[in-house]
Amino acid sequence: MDRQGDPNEQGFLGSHDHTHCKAEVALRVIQGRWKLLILRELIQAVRRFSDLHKALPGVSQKVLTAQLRELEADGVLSRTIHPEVPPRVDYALTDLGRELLPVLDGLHAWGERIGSPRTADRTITAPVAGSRPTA
Amino acid sequence: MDRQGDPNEQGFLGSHDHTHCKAEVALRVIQGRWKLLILRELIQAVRRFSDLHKALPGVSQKVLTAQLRELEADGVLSRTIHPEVPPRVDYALTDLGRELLPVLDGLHAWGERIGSPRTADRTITAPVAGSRPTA
DNA sequence: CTGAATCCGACGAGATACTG
DNA sequence: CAGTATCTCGTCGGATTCAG
Repeated sequence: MDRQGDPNEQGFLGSHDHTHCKAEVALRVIQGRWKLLILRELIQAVRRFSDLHKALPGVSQKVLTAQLRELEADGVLSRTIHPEVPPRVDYALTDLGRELLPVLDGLHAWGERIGSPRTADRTITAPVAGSRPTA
Repeated sequence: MDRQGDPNEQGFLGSHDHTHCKAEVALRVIQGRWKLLILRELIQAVRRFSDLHKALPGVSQKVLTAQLRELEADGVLSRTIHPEVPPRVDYALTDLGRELLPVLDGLHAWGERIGSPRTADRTITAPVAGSRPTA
């Protein structure tokens, strides 16, 4: 019974390419100090630049702009410019961005299982080790 | 029927804390030039340091060691030292590390939907914009 | 209001040499 | 074999200033 399709081809596990896999691509997209926070804001509603700036204490305009542009370039969110005299720009999740949410949720769920990193047990599981090949 | 628990508490979407959420914690763990590749190698089998070094062309010992140590500190993998004369160290996924795999798979699946970033359409969806609040 | 431009410090990661 | 120790460089993010 030869299954020439894909026995255990589940994506990440099945990609035995020695180079970068698609998971890295996805990772790069959400990579950034404020990307996750931005996405989380846009889940709730369409936001203006000033809304995001206020909702994300500590971010500078430069970085916020940069990360928004990257997310836009990656198709995660859309940028709508209202050509009014006081400029107004709306940011909203795209369909692709919405498809990312379940993944982020999985990430969040796993993150909860961590709790406090670098404070775990440290069980070395040391074997008896009696072999000494080269004396 | 009042559910005082959590109406739409789904983790990432439900965490409206203005600070960092658990998804960022998870993200930091898998953050690193070779972390994903390392994990992918360890899915298949327990690996020795030299195995990983050979399987990951381009990585230096320093960085490989560093990222392995971080993953170990985060409880994703275990480090087993065989006190033999030619030193031998085995790296293996922990249960926590294995629980991460489905998440990485989701990440990979989403990454496939990207394809070629920065080459998408660029539809600005410009509104008619007739309002001029401050003339 | 939204954003660009510049300067800066911190960190990640590569190259190389050395060690138990 | 499996690291450690330095050095360097590129990138990321923060602060500030200027502009449409």
